Amino acid sequence: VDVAKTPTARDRARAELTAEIKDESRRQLAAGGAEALSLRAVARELGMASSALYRYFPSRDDLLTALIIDSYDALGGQVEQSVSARRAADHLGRWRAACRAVRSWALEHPHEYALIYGSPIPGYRAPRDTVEPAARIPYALLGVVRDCWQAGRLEPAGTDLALSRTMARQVDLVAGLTAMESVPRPTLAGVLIAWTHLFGAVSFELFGHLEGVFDDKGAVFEHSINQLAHLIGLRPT
Amino acid sequence: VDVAKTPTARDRARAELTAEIKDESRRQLAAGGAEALSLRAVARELGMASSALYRYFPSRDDLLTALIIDSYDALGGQVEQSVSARRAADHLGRWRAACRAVRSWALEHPHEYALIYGSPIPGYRAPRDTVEPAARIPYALLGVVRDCWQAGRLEPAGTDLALSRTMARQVDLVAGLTAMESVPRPTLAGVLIAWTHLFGAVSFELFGHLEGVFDDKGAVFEHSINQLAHLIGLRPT
DNA sequence: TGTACATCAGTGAACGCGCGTTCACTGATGTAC
DNA sequence: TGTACATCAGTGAACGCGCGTTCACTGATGTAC
Repeated sequence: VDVAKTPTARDRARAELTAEIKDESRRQLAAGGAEALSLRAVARELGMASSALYRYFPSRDDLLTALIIDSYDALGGQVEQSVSARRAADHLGRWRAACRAVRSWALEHPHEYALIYGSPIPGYRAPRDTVEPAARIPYALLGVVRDCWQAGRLEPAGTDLALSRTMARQVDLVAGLTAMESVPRPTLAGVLIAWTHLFGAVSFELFGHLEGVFDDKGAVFEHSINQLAHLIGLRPT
Repeated sequence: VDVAKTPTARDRARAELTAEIKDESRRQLAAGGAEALSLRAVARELGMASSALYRYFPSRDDLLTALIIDSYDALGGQVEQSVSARRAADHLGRWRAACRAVRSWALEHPHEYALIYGSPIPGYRAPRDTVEPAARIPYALLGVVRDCWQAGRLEPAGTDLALSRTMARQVDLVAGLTAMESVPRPTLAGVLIAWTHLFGAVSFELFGHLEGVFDDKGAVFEHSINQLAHLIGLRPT
């Protein structure tokens, strides 16, 4: 039985130090990636014994999990905020804002991005708790498109291809999982493609695969998200 | 002055051991990822002193570079072979084959895939030599589309959106770099999107972002590549 | 309000481990005359 | 074809380093009476 009480001084100190540990960890992440994150180094930087960290995180993996969840939440929050900063009727604007939020957050936090969308960390198994925060991003994209559909302003351009039976089943699955049953299936399939593409584009840019190919990566990104918005059926107002 | 001669016994032994070192390294890569690759462990497995490896690779980074180049070449080769295994006139078939080759190679060699398309290894700087083998994959995709265009059978569906001025400049750049000047710019832009999407889709699947969302990931993949082929203008024969 | 006890935070030493790289060396293979 | 010398492959010890985690402990904070 857990009754919420006024937090004691100890509680506050604990929350503060937990935050400081994560902050310092993020700093190390930014410096050398996930593999370079070391409990001993974090403790050193914070001026405490390395064994003290075990009062806050039972193991290095648990610290990583906390950072992963924080990253998903930070990105998800940024996306949601960018969306709602635009008028609800400007569906294309909201779409673009969501996509741009992903890219700019990634460029600002490359190692946190790599932590969640890069290669899985060997030996690390993501626990269930990461699923929900991770879902915020695709859910935000889906929301924009659903709103547009419900407003009767969706004019799909790329839905002339019928979904195969197997694909239709997969889309039905997602529709159920995300409570998007009202949206036409080919549109959902289009959002799926756009979602995949969005992270493909950001990863390519961030991981250096566009280096020496394009000099204006922003322009390429803009083109992609517009093209995919068009395919799905989002039109300028 | 380097004159090609009959390889001596020493030369052959050297080539063989170099290959064995890389093979064992790949095995370790498959077991624990790039960070787990250790010169000492490789030497141990090969029954030799760890210092002996320095006769073959001047440092761990150089070994990694060799593995990266090998991986690009293996994937590139697989893609090229899959393409040319189909009749030249079956452009859509060739396109699909290329995309499927990427996915199946990735599923068979997940850690090698992560090595080249996952998060960059912290502290490792890819040398110029990796650029050319890396280019084989996009080049193969471009080749299929160029052939289709030159055969007069390209029927683009997604080129009703004009390219922005900045985007047009980026595409011109690529056209020059890849000797694809003959192909219409919007088509090139479409291939770029498809290329980005292809690796986005494979990475999502491989890195676990579709887990719990789809159960038939093959079906989703098939849908994506068909949809993008359609957008570009590849039609069934 | 004051005291006794339980809980928690943080310490410092230790365990056991593996790593990349260097260096002086031995012995085998290749080359030039 | 045979010998002298140079080149190269591989050894084993050593350097210097950092890591995650455990454990018995001290001292401060919180709680129940």
